[in-house]
Amino acid sequence: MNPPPRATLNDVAREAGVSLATVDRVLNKRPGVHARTVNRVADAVSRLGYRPDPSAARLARPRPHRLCFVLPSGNNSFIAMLREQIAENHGWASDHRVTLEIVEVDVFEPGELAERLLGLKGSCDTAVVMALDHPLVRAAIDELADAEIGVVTLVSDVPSSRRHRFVGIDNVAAGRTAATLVGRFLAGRPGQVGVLVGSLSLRDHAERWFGFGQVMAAEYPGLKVLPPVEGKDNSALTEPLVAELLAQHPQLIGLYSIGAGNRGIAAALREAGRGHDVVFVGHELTPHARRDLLAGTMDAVINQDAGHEVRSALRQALSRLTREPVVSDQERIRIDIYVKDNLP
Amino acid sequence: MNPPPRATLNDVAREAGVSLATVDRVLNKRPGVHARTVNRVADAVSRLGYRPDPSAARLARPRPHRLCFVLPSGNNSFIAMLREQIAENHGWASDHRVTLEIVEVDVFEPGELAERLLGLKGSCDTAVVMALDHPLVRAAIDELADAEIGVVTLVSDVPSSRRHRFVGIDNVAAGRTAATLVGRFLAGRPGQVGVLVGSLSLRDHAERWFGFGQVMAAEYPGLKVLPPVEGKDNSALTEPLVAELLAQHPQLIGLYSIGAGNRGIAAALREAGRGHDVVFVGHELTPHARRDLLAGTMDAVINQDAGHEVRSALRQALSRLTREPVVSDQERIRIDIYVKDNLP
DNA sequence: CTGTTAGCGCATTCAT
DNA sequence: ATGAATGCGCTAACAG
Repeated sequence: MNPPPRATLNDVAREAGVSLATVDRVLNKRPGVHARTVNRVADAVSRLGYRPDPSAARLARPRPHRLCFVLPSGNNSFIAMLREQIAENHGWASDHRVTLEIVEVDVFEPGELAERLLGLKGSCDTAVVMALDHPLVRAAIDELADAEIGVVTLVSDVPSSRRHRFVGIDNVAAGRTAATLVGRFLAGRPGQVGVLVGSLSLRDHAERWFGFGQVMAAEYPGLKVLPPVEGKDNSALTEPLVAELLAQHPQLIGLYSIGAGNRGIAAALREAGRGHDVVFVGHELTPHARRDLLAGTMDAVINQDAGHEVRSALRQALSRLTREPVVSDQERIRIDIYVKDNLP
Repeated sequence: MNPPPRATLNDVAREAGVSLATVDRVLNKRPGVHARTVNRVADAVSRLGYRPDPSAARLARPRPHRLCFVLPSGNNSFIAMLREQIAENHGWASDHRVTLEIVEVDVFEPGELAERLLGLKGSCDTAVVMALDHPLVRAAIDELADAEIGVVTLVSDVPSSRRHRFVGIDNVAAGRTAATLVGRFLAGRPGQVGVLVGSLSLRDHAERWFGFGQVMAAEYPGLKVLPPVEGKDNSALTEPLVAELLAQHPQLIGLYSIGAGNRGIAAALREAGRGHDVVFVGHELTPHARRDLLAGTMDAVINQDAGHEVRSALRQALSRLTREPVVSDQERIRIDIYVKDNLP
């Protein structure tokens, strides 16, 4: 049932007929070992099924691994949740001989983001970046990769880059999920559905929109999706936009909010006296979204768990540095659906 | 940003003016230390903000911690998933100086379960039990607690017992969630809703039924909930029961399956040609449930993540043994909602 | 009651 | 190109 008593580096050394230091050189792919010796050691490793003991490795490591989070500046609720989650993990980091740094940068400035990324070069081992998919940013990520600095993209991916890993959800699927919820909750009532988006130049927003449109077109022909309205992820800007939308489209019976600013949407709906009859689905379970779900103004919230994302980014960033395996199952970020009854 | 360089046991010993061993005695609450000394050490610990280094502690520990899972025998899909997840964690366990054992027992025999639990006494440090809420079982758990053996209940709780922790979902909330999904998907269509249950003497089933009834009664007066039908969590038994239900209640437009056996339900629905018009919500994302969701026979699945539950049980069982803190946020098992679009 | 000591398995000098 | 030796922070056995 339980695996055999674990082999140690010493066992490998003995089995291979070499010293501890040589085994270490081979395992950490350091130069200056004869090819013949490398093979000897590799054989011994596989024969004994050797796996380094992570506790011992951490204990012996003299220098901590340096991780750096690069996040958008600004006071968006979701970003605040991410920041909070990072703060909660300083203890974990310390236990794993890891230091955490956070740098803030204006997301909507690809040039500045790229600059800051490159500035990380001497000072960190891995960067965790909530990025913007832009050629300058892609280039910066690739340059970091060249410098052996790992990059983990968080929430928003840069798929064509050489980032080590992406931690976040499949946004096309998230959009499809939103469509299914809106469509099923409307259950055959014909009418119009409004879409609010932060900016269609944000990759994740564009993907959600795409997924939403796919399912609406294919499965809910009775519902007409209106052209997306851009609200810059800002409640103050969004509120009047929604008010106008409601005024101009009396047939509007559904609303999908792709980005942030849900507080403004809820306010506009209530103001128009339509808080309970328009089906309203949005993203991210912020404290406001929670309240609006309970109040019945929002009907469902699609969420990505910020805590899970931060922990996963940490584990995956570290695993690249230590070669410890990750449980891929544990790293999959779910597309959470919340209604008023399953709130955490 | 990062905490100050970490204090070590030696730092504490120096600060308190005692030896390493004495500090260890105090920290591990071992007897034979003068009260005055205990205070000295406690002061030093809090002054320095000392926290033991878990890696070092693991490395030094000569004897592994022994964890034992007690699971129902039988070939239920969900149990199989749990078993698989346990198997996937042998590596983790080994890295943490933990051994894993699994014992199987007939769940529906409280006496036997209690017996087996008591039999664990000499041979394990913590038991993780998928239990049955019965006086004999409760007594056995308390007896283990007396013997300093921690008990973590998994999936199904024994709330009145002295178990260390429960890992699972709030089943009343899960039932409410199911009701909201059925109710919203039916969106005002009047009719009858059938309920299938494994056995109402299972605590989790009873709780789900209760939560479901609450919301249906309060929020969907147009839907009449039929008395629950017991299917013993068995597809073969369930299928004819559903066929009969459909035959006897032509007004039936919704179905909530509280326990296992969903495969039989789906088969009966399809057989009756009603796979797509009856709204069918059930629990646990098994391979079959996945297929039925995609086929449109099931409309939503409420899930508890077996992998998450197993890992959480491991972490919480271990944390009791090592006094390492847990991130409570990470240990909350979500009530997952899956529709065809957000499948993992 | 309290202190001393020998490892745990590995990373990293410093020798050879 | 390879080996020996040291220490990371802690536990536990052993001495006083």
